[in-house]
Amino acid sequence: MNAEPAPTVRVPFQTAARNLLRETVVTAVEDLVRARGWAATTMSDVAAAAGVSRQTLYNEFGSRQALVEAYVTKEIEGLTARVTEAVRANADDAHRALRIAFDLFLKLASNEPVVQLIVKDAEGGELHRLLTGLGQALASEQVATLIPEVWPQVRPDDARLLAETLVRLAISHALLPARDPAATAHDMERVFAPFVDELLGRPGA
Amino acid sequence: MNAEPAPTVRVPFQTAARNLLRETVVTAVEDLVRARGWAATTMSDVAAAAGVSRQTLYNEFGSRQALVEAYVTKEIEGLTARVTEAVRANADDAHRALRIAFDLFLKLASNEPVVQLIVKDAEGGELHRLLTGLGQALASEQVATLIPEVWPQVRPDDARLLAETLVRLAISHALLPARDPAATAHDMERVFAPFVDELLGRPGA
DNA sequence: GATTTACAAATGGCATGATTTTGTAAATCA
DNA sequence: TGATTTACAAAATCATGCCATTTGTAAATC
Repeated sequence: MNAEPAPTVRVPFQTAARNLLRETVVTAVEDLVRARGWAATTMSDVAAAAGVSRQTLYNEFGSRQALVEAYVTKEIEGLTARVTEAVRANADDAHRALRIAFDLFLKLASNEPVVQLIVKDAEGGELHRLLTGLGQALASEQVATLIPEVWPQVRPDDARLLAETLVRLAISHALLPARDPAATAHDMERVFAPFVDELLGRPGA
Repeated sequence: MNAEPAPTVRVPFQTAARNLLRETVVTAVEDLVRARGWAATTMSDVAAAAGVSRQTLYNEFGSRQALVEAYVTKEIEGLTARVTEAVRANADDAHRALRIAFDLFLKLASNEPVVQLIVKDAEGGELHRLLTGLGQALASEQVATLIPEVWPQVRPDDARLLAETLVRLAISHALLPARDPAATAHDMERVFAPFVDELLGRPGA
C-alpha cells in the first residue's frame, strides 16, 4: 500500500509554486481592499486581479472568510516583520528598541488599509474582530518569541507577558490614537523601561 | 440688569430634582438595555419604564444619542467609582491596590450589559465606539486624578500616563479576555510594579 | 413644569422579485 | 496532473415599494 517511487525535486517545487500562488492572490486582495474595501471585493474580483481562475481560489483558500483571514494574517506578519527587524537592529539598547519599535509600528499601522477602514468606521465589525483577535494572537506570539531570542536572559513566561501587553497597547493606540506616534512611543518607553530593566537583570536588583 | 432677588433654597432643590430625574431615567435605560439591548429600546420604552413622559426625556437629554451617551457615561462612572473605592482602601500598598483594582474591574466589567453586548458581537458598532471612546476618556481622567490624590509624590504627568495606559489595558482585557480576572490582575501588577515603584520614589533610586 | 396631544420628517422593518455571489462538482484543456 | 472552464444549486445581496414605527418639535392642556 505504498507506491511512491522516492520523492525527487518535485515536492519542493510544488511547495514553492503554491506559496507563489498564495502570495500573488493575497497581494491582489491587498490592492482591492485598499481601493474598494473588503465588503465590496468579490471572489471574482480577486481571481481576475490575481490572474487565476475563481476555482483556484477555492482550491487554495476554501472560502471567502478563509481568504480574508489569510490576508489579514499576511498584513500582520508584514508589520511584525518590520518591527522585528527594527528590534534586532537595536538589540544593544532595549529601551531604544522598545521606543523605535513602537514608533515604527504606529507609523506603519496608520497606513494599513485594515486599520484605516476600522478607524474610518467603515466595515468596523468584520475587520475589527479579525484585527483584534488574529492580530493580538499572532503578534503576541511573534514578539514573545523574539524577546528571549534577542535578550536570552528574559524568561519565556515574562517575555510572553511583556509581549502580550505591548501588543495590546500597540493595537489600542493604532485604533484610538492618543498623540502622535513619536510621543506615544516615548511614553511607552518610559512606562516599560523599569520592568524591562528588571527582566534584563537590573544592576542594583 | 440683575433682577435676581437673592437665591434661596429653590435652586438647589431644582438641581436635586433634575439629578433625580436623570438618575431615574438612566436606571430605566440600564434595565431595558440589560433586557433587550439598546437597538431595541425606544424613547417611549424608556419614558414608560422611568414613569415620565416622552417629552421630559427630550427636554432633559435632547436626543436618543445623547441619552445613550449619558447611560454609558453613568455605567463607566459606576465602575470607576467602585475601582476608586478599592484603591483608596488599599492606599497603603500600591502593588496590592493595582492588582485588586484590576481584578475588581474585570469582574465588574464581565457583568456590564454594554460589555456583554459588545463581546457577544450584538450591536458591536455603536456601543463599541462609545465604550472605547468615552470610556477611555472618562476613566483615564478619573484615574489620573485619583493617583496623585492617594500618592501625592506622583507627578500629574506621570499619573496621567499611568492612568491612560492602565485604562487601555483594562478595556482591552474586558473586551478580549486572555485569562481569568485574577490571573490577569496578577500579571498587570507584575508588569507595572517596577514603574509604580519608580513613581513612588523607590528606595534605591 | 410636566403631560398630553398633534404632527412632519426620518427611520426601520417587511414582502417581493431580480441579481449577484458563494461554494461545489463535473467536464475540458494544456 | 493541475488549472481552467462550465454548470448549477443555495445563499446572500440588492432594489423597490409600502406600511408602521419612531424621532424630534411645537402647541395646547393639566
